[in-house]
Amino acid sequence: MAPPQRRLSRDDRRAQLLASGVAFLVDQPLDALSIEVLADREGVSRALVFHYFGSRQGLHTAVVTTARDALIEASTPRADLPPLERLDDTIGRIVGFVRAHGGTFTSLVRGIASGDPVVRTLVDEARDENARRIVEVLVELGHADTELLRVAARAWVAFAEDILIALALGTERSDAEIVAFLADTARAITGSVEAAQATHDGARRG
Amino acid sequence: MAPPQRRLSRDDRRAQLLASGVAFLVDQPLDALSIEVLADREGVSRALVFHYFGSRQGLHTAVVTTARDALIEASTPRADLPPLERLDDTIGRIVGFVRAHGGTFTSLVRGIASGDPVVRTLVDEARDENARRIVEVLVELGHADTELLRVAARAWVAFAEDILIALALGTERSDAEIVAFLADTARAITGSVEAAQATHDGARRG
DNA sequence: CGCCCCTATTGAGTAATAGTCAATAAGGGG
DNA sequence: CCCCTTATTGACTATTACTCAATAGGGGCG
Repeated sequence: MAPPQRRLSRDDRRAQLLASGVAFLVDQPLDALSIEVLADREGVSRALVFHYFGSRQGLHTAVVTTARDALIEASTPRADLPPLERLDDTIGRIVGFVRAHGGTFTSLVRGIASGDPVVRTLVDEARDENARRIVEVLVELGHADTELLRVAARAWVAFAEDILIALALGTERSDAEIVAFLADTARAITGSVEAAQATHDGARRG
Repeated sequence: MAPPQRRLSRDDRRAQLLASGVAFLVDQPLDALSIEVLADREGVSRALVFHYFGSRQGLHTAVVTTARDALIEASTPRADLPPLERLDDTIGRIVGFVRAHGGTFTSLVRGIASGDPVVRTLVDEARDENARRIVEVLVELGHADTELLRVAARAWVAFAEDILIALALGTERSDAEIVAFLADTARAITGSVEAAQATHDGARRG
């Protein structure tokens, strides 16, 4: 690929290897990213990859963290918007990210949950972050910040991930339609949470 | 473990190895199930494991298929019940399965999505089967069998899996509460599907 | 401009594990 | 009780993660 330019600065080489690893995820599962594959892709020795990432797990961790942070950053809520519009805006930018980087997104939310618990945790953190954003919006709208609400928000993110892969990558539906549908399901599930919470509290009081 | 009884019948030995592999999933991820680990657990040679499953992937495929089928069978809908009750009954038995075999369930729906696309497909089939059951109930109740409904049903199953792991394994909530909540969210999301479908059709007609 | 030292880079090695195969022996049928 | 089918194994190879002492590229100082 690159001409045999050798001895890059530490930061440049690390960035090069990381970028190559993330790009690899576009059409290959994390599991297929071996040390040798990455070394060959970039025309360096296997030992160099070990030098920068320490281990196969270290490489996977670094690559997944990079891809995950790109998603989280691309969908950071605009704090200046009122809650409901902020939710729509955030979902809209996630849809955009999925359309732009579908392979990476799919590898992240589906293909990546390898046996490695460290990698699992990294991906879960992205889901938790998105769930936290949802809960924040709902609390601003006056909903009680309960355990069930948080659990439901997390599960809704899993729901949304599945919808995104199916609709944003597999169909011709417009971004606006997908955003409207997802936001509506978030509201609908919040309603179910409120109802269950009422029943639960009633049972505990009665 | 077992006394050195040798030369079992083909079916018995295969069943023994499979059962051990499924049991392994209770507290370990699939990725950690190497040929050697299973051979040692059962006191046989590695070559014997290869003889029965052909490869590491073959072993994983067989183990996951077995665990998956146990879940699918434990939650087979009772055809004699009317739709809504059948849905509650099915969800209830899934909750029971999760409570009884939480480790296996978790390994199945979370820990297993290893890079291996064959294993991925196996687990997806369980999700698809459950989604198919949901759609069947909804169609019986008069809903149109649209693409969006099917996509949403599949995503709802992912939602339900997350809820089950959080509530059935992590909290003291009663089975009845969990079933009622999940069934309610299924109805709520169906409502969102209907609304989106109306908008979508309206846009196409207009 | 040239040398030199710091450190990025590597080749050659070990360890663990997937996968192969011909040889062995257990145990049921005749 | 023997014999033949076949379950079982030990010994081998291949691949891949991982280590480390040795090499060499190039920026900085004279």
